[in-house]
Amino acid sequence: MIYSSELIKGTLKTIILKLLKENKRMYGYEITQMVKDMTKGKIQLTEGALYPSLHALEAEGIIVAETEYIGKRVRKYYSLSTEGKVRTKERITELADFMETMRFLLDIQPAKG
Amino acid sequence: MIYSSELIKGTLKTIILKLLKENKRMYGYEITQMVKDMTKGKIQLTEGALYPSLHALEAEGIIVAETEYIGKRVRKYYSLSTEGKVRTKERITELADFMETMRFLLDIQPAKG
DNA sequence: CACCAATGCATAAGAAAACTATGTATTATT
DNA sequence: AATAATACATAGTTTTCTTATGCATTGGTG
Repeated sequence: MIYSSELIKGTLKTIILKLLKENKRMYGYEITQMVKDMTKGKIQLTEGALYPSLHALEAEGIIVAETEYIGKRVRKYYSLSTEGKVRTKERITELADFMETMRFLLDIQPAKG
Repeated sequence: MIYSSELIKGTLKTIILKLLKENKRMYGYEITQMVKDMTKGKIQLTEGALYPSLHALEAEGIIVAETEYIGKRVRKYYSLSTEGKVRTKERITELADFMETMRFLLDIQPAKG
């Protein structure tokens, strides 16, 4: 099953930020692959969704980019800014809270720890 | 805290369907109030978001409407169609699965049941 | 009685966000 | 040699929500 894109919309940026928080430094393609791996293919980020989001986060000052060359191929590594670290915590907290609310609304039993 | 609207986007229709499943028959305004009550005000559906969604679900044949008059005031009651009941189950299952995946991705501990 | 808040529907215009499609280029595999 | 994978980017379209507005009824309060 691949999740309908509607579901991912609201959580995409938070996913990106969480991965950057854990891995310190990642490039776009790497993010798509890691999300795919971690979700067993259930979430497949398209480049048309990912790159604009990365650019938006960069414009907001939440992440910073460094360009590197691997041979002749360019890579843009992203990492959290100081402010980004704060914002990331806030976002994750909000999302966790939201999921708890949804769980109650939808009457879904939590999985065991 | 009121959740950022991004979060609600992907789940709005599923919330509507779940409430109709549990309550058999509801009208728009009633849905906004019930969501507000059940979430302690954390999710506030605006009419501009709700009514277009209801119309879309009706156009898809997932819900059906009946108009009633309470005095001179009109009310449109919605309920799940036969197909809507099937779709509702699917959607809830998908959302539950998605939330489980997000929980794993974001490394969030489940609340105790 | 006058006024305002709440109830109840609806839609138009605009904005936000992702999707599709496309483009460019390098590197690895077959 | 051809194809798949890696790696970036963006233009145009669509979807969806938000904001704003409109209309109308009903209930409560000063």
